[in-house]
Amino acid sequence: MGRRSDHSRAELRDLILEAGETLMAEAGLSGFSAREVAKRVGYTIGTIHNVFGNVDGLVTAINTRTFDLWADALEARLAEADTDRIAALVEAYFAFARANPFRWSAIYEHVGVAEATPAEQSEVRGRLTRIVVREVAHALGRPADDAIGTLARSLVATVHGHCAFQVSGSWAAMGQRDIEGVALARVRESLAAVRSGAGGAGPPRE
Amino acid sequence: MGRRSDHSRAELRDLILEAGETLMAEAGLSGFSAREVAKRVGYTIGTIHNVFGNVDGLVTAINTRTFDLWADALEARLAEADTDRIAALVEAYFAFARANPFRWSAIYEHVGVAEATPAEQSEVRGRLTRIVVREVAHALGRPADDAIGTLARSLVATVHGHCAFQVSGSWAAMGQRDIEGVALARVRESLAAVRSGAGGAGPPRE
DNA sequence: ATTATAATTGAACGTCGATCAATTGATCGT
DNA sequence: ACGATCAATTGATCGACGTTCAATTATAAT
Repeated sequence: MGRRSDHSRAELRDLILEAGETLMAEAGLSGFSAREVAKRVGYTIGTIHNVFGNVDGLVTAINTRTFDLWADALEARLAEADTDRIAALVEAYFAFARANPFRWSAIYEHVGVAEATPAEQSEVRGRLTRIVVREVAHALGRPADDAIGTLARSLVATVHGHCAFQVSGSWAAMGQRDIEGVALARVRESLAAVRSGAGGAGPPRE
Repeated sequence: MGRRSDHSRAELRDLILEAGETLMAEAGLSGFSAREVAKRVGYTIGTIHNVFGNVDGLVTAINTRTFDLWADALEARLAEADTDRIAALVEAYFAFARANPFRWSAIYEHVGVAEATPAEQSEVRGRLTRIVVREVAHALGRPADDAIGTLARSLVATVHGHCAFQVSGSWAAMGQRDIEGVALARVRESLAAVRSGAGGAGPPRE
C-alpha cells in the first residue's frame, strides 16, 4: 500500500501498539496474533516485525503499557482516597485486574516467552512499585529506605498472589469469597507488625 | 505402526503423560508441542488427540501431575521437620518451584487457555491446599474450620505471590534478595496476628 | 532527473493444533 | 479356520501462526 508518509515511525509504533492493546483486551494472550494486529492497522506483518522486532517485543510493549495504565489507576484512586490510602491501593489493584482480566493476565502468562525487557520499559513498569513504596512509607511515617522498599515489594507480592487466584478463578473454585478483604487483612497485619517494632523486612528470627 | 497391543489405554495415557512431563520440564510451556511428545513415545499426533482430546487436555493433565509431585515434596519435607513446620512448608514450596521452574511456571501460564479442569484432577490439585490447611490448623492449635481454611488459602496466596516474583526474576530485577525469608516473615506475622485473637479470616475491620 | 536510502510488501518456509477418511489389528461368532 | 465387526492408529490435509528476505515502492539527496 505504501503509506509511508501517513505516519512517522513513532506514530506507527503508537498505532500498532494501540491496536495490539485492543486485541489483547479482546482475545487475551492466547488469542493474540501479529497478523491480526497488522490487518487492523492496515499494514502487513513485515511492518510489525520492522518496528517491534518480533511478536515478543510487541507483547512486551503492550504489557508495559498495561503497567502504566495500572499505575495511573492506582494514582487516580489515591487522589480521591480519604484516610485509608492502603485500602484504596488494594482496592484499585484488584479493580484494575477485574476490569482488564486479559491484559492483566497477559503480563503473567508472558514470562516463559519474554526476553529481557528494555530498560526504558522497566522504568515505566517500576512506577507501580514506586507508588506502593511511597504509600507504605507514608503509612508507617518513615522514610522510604531499603527496608521499607523490601516490605512494600513484599506486600505487592502478597496482594498479587491473592489477585492471581482471583483472576484465575481458583479462589472461587475453592468455595472462597471476598478475596480482596482477605488480602487487605494480610497487608494490615504486616503493617501492624512492622509498626509495633518487629522490623518486618529483615530475615526471619529464630 | 500399529502398536495397539503394546499398551492398554491406561498404559498409553501414562506413557504420553510421562513424556509430556519430561518435555515440559525441558522446554517449558512455550516450547511444548504435542507432535514432539508423539515422536518421543513412538505414536502419532492422532493418538495424542484420541487419548487427551486436545493439547490443552494434555497440558492440564501434566500440570495436575505437577501439583501432585509438589504436594509429595511438601509432605516429604514435613516428615523430616522438627518444630517449625510452617517454615518447612514455605521452604519446600519455594524449593519445588526452584527445582522445577518450567513445570511450575506452566501451571500459571496455562490459565488463559485452560478449559475446566476435570473433577478428578481438581481433587488431586486440592491436596496441596489441604496440606496447608492441616498445618495451619495445627500451628494454631485449632480445628480446621472455615475460617482456618480461608486463612490457609490466603497464606498460600501470599507465598505464591512471592514465589511468582522469584521465578519470573522480577524480584531479583528489583535488587531484592532472600525472598523466601521475606515470605516467611509475612506468614509469621499473619499467624501471630490470628493467634493474638484478631480473627484473621474475617472482613477487614473499620 | 538521477541516484541513494529507507520503508513496506507479501510470497515462502517451517511448525503448530486439529480433523477425519482410510487402514490396520484385535475380537468374536460361527 | 475364517470372515465380520469394532476400535485403535495412522498420516495427509487444512488453516493459522511467527519469521525471513528479495523485490518493490516512496522519499530524500544530489
